[in-house]
Amino acid sequence: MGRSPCCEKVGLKKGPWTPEEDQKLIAYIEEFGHGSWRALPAKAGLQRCGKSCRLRWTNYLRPDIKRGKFSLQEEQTIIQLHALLGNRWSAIAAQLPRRTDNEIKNYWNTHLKKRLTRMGIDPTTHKPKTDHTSAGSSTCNQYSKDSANLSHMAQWESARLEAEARLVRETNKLKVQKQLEFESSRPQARLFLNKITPLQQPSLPPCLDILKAWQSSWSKPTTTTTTKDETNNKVHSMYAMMLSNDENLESPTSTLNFPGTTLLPLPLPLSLPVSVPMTNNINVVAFNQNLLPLTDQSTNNDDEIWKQFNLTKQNTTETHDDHDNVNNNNMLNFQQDDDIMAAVEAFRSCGGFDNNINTPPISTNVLHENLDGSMMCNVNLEENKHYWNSILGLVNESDDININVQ
DNA sequence: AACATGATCAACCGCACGCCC
DNA sequence: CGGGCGTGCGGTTGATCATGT
Repeated sequence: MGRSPCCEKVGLKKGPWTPEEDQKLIAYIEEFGHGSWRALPAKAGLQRCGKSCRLRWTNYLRPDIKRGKFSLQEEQTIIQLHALLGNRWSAIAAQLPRRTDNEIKNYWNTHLKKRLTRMGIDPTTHKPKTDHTSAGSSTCNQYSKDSANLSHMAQWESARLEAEARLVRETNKLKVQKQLEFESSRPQARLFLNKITPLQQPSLPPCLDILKAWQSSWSKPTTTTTTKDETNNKVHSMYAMMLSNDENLESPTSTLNFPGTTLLPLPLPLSLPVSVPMTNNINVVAFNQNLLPLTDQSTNNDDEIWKQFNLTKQNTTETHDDHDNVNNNNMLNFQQDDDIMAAVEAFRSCGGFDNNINTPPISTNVLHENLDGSMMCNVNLEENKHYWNSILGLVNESDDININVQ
């Protein structure tokens, strides 16, 4: 069988586009839309294949394309997302408004990749290169210097973030109470996701961006033997990082560590609870920046979910009034990495991260409708684990790095 | 001034996937 | 169910420009 090349026909032009060709393409699409790309060239009077037209339009002529130098924020975002997603340029481009995947790919290959390499970071794995013996002594010194600077920056950043997080917790406590007062007046709640709209702008400022969390994780106090709790805290730091909303990198704020048993904060409030199936058949409800477990795991009934949610939520806020880090039996204990991953990815899939982002970066998690009409998130844990593992690997190595620096 | 080398990026190529018949 | 088609994606190429010798 085999697909025939799209430009097989003799006489079709290849290579750089002329201004005249551009004009023809723009004029046609502005008037008729692109429709079928294969049919477009003939209709538009172009001696090009449809593929070439599509490429020219999507990568160059589209009016909503931003051209020119990448800003520092954009660079950071690309690095962060590449660490999470790898060479999934279209997914990365989806998070960078008005930039094309091709442009980002080129920028990565020509600039960012080299820069990371110079810093002693493997651009493929985003892990610091461990083999310093093969490199010259100057490279090694430079690596140590960069790492030390990074670590120093991170310590300052950590302190600042901790203070911000405290402030946010206080503010959020008040907002949750107000939200509860409002929501408690709602007797019915349907779970159709397409009806879910945020009631308000995120009450939490966007979480810390990934790079900062990365730095922060590097700056953790060095111990040769790591306790289980410390390891968990690091892991949770990275999960908090994954939850981060990149929309505003200017003012990152985060609650860095999740206590062993806590609400998992979500960056955007949902107006209705969303039932989320987890591993080990644990179901949770995603609502108003929190994930709460269902006490009755077997229920699929909307009203029951809503009732349980209100009950749990009430207990939660009461307990949180007493202490910040308390053990509440009604709250889900996210000891299982799988559950945390599922929760995060489920929330992503629900479109909860960012109003402006239409497509969740990880697209294999799907929504499906139950027989009773409620929506459930199916989470592809295996595939997601791949991304998480690369990040977690970095965290696990942080102790080694600090030891090398000191 | 001429040539060599490196950097950049638009464009191409081939594969994969979903949809439709 | 299988094949064809349309489209998207990621890797690669090659023309062009900048810089160094």
